[in-house]
Amino acid sequence: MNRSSVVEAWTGNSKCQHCNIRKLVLFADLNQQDFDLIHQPIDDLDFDCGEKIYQTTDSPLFVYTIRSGLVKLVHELANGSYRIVRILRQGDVAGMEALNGTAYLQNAVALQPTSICRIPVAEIERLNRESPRLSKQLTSRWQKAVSDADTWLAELTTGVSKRRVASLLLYLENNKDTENCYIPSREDIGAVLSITTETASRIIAEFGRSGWINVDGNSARVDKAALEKIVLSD
Amino acid sequence: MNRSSVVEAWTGNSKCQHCNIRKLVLFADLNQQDFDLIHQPIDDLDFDCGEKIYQTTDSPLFVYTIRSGLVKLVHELANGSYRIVRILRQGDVAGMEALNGTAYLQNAVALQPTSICRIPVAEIERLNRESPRLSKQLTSRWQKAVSDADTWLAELTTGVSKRRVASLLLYLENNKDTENCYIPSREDIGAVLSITTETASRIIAEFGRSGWINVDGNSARVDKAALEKIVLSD
DNA sequence: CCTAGTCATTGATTATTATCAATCATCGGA
DNA sequence: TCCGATGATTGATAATAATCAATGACTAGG
Repeated sequence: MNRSSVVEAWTGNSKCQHCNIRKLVLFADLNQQDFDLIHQPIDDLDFDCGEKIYQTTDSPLFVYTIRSGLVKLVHELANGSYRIVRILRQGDVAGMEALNGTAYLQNAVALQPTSICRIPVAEIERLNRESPRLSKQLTSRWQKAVSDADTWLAELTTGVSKRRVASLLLYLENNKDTENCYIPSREDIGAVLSITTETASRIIAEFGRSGWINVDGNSARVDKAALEKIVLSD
Repeated sequence: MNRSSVVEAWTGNSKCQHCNIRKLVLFADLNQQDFDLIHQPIDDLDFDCGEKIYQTTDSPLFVYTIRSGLVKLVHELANGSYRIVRILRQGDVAGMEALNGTAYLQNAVALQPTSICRIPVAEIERLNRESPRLSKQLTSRWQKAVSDADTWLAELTTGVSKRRVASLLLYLENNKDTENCYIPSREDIGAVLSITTETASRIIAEFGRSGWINVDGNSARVDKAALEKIVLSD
């Protein structure tokens, strides 16, 4: 198991209220009384690059909130290949399908050192039953998941591959929480856009030569205007 | 406006409980008391082929349940092109983003003569507040929307176009509610799979010549085994 | 410091798909 | 009935991306 250390295990009435990103996450609207309803521990976990946060074979007992870092949702196909259906960041919720009692639909894998909160489904159900303040955030998270999925489908799988790569880079640029923009491995770019590793590499290299991006390891500075022109024209 | 006739306008405590597909829809778990909470009319509307059920510029005041027929969700892109992000059928819910107070993300267009229930968001919010029995169905509908979106992304945009067309046909075959399988126009197939109308046409014609499908107008009989072989092998 | 392993890049060739263009089939209305 | 419009099909060619193969860059571990 790749599960990293539990940084802090606690039971709601202590640390959640002082969480420095609480306004961004599922518990944004909760008050003291609501936190007092929480019985099971909500664990704060750290993952390194490449570690699995959950996989499709896990019992769907938890929902995960990303505190920092980046996470890819990897959907495995019957023929053995795989696709990345989304990249999640700070404030995003993963594994919401557990709320419906169904198995996780994808594997969730950290792309960077990532910190997450692991919330038991039972606690969410209790809160949702006994307090009205969670349901608005739940609706909003569901909606974000659907909307992100639809946008990925519509934007990232349309047009020639140069346009698609530009579109993905803009997505990453607009959703970064650090100074530089994270650039996935060429294989992962391929798995997002349904192109081969080689094609992804050629296009990233060409963008670099054109000065539209400035790659350094797995991050880059990005010329948004130039990429936007490609996305619109092509 | 293309809005068709209101077949029946009613206020919850009359017809919904006797709806012959109620077990399939959002109100599956509601009881008499719950229906008594409904104040605004829930309209039963009919649409012909090509008619718009809602569009992105409409005020997001309603959620729609499909009673029969087929509906495409059409996502318009900045460069003027469009993509079909999903095809919905009996029991599916469209426009759930209205529950979050955000604009509709796509246009919804009938592909066949289609019958839908138009439910005011205010009524869903009231029920969700005053009765616990709706929330399970809502969670389940949200989850289906996300899961469908992810599956479309992963399955229908992977591999060569022959594989993608086969995959779409299998999806339509497995989700049909009539004897024959609905075959979209070649342009719509293209908008689902991100291929050109011509490529879609060539592949459908070839499948027909190979005897894997038997097209008659906009429906077909489908050789599932043959198409599954293509999806897996290619 | 050297080396094996991993990932990125690039080249050459083939396969796939888009584009442009023409023809065919069908259907509703003059 | 004939006509014009629309959608489906097919062909020829160009553009794009996949495949197969080799090389380069970097890193962790002996």
